[in-house]
Amino acid sequence: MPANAVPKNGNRKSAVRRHNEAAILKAAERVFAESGYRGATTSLIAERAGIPKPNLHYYYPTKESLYRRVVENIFNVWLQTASAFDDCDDPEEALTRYIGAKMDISRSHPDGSKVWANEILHGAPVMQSHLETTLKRWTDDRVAVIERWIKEGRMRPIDARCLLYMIWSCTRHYADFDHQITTLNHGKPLSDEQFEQAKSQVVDIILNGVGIARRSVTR
Amino acid sequence: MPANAVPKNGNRKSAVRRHNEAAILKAAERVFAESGYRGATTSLIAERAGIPKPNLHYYYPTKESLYRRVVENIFNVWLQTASAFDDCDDPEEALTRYIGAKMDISRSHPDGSKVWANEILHGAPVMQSHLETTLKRWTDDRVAVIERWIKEGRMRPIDARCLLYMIWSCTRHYADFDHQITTLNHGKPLSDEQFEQAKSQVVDIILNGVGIARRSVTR
DNA sequence: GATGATCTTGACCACATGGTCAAGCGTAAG
DNA sequence: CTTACGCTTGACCATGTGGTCAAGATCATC
Repeated sequence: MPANAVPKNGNRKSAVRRHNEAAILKAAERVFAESGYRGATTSLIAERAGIPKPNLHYYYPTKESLYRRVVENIFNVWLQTASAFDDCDDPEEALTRYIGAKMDISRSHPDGSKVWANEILHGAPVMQSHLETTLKRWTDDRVAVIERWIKEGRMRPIDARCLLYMIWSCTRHYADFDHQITTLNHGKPLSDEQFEQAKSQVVDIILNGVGIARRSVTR
Repeated sequence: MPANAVPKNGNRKSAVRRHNEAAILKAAERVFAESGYRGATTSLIAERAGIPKPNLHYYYPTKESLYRRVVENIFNVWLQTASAFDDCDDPEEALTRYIGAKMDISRSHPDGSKVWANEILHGAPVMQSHLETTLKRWTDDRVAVIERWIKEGRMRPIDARCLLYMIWSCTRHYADFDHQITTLNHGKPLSDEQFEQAKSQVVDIILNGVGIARRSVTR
């Protein structure tokens, strides 16, 4: 009985609706990350969201629609890292920011990263069109930028696409494989310091790998 | 009804048994990769293996036992790459071979890689003990080797663990995310040439990243 | 207070799926 | 032939789960 203090702003979506939808999405992201699409149960998602199952289906008619919403949200979060790449035209700074941004998202949204990994692993059943349009365009554009940098002599001649894949996979690793990393770290999750260390290491190795001499040494 | 009867004539498995077990394992790896543990159905695995479902349960009593077998096989394949690392004490050659071996396994065993990714993603429900023992020992040993190389001045001072994670993730990427790569490659899977190109790029960027000047350009 | 819209929920259903069972098959040895 | 044994399989069951329903509670506005 949520007769709680929910201020009623005469708006489009009621506060109750907004609150419940958010709680469901959050719980769903978690459960989908833990168990995959098929392994996740709407009952458990509802329970984690603190509502009965029929109530969940009131907001999201089907499991698939809920999943779709979760994955699309993740895709949008991912797109935000684009700005880190575009903010400046200096390869060193752009790559440093971009890698840093992706590492930070791995740290702050590990569940989202896992859901996305699962989605792609299983052939992108719901995000295929996004891959073909938004992601393809984004990638082609950045490849062009990197190739221009190379042509201008600001980087070693490497395969731009391969570089992007390396950045994506290295940064994702800290989210998707956190369990393995934790196990290899004496069973304890990376501390904030260790994570910052890892971040600067990834930046360091990749920048050196593409022939960009760093102006300053991190840490 | 001798469920797991062993032939009385020594431990030799009948040809039928060997054939069926292999077919089941192969089909299972594929289906688990496509749909995850929960999404995979024993019916589909049986169908792909060309046998009726009860026959599958004759050889592998439960879905979990079958899954366990599949994952353990994959782990063993992965362990074989260790030799590529250990065969010689030169960092350039060892890393080149190791990265190459992992890339080749990504190419030849993409399903296995995906199953493994899923297993770790979901918290290593069956491989936890292997991570804590075999993988931990393996990793600690290689970290020691890399740190010695650094101490001997044969590599830049980088975090050895971070380097291993980079190698693992970059090489895995070509198996686990092959769908995304294919989509970004005009919808066509990487050709053998493209893959060899990618392999040498990964080696190139990482070796430069850790400060090893390559003596020769691969391909 | 009345009214209609927005939520909430216990009870329920259809169906997929992991797993079982017991009868039957093929064949090599006695 | 019969027996023993590995193997095959159609039919079946118990359970879990996505989704429904209809009655009831709560709220916004008149």
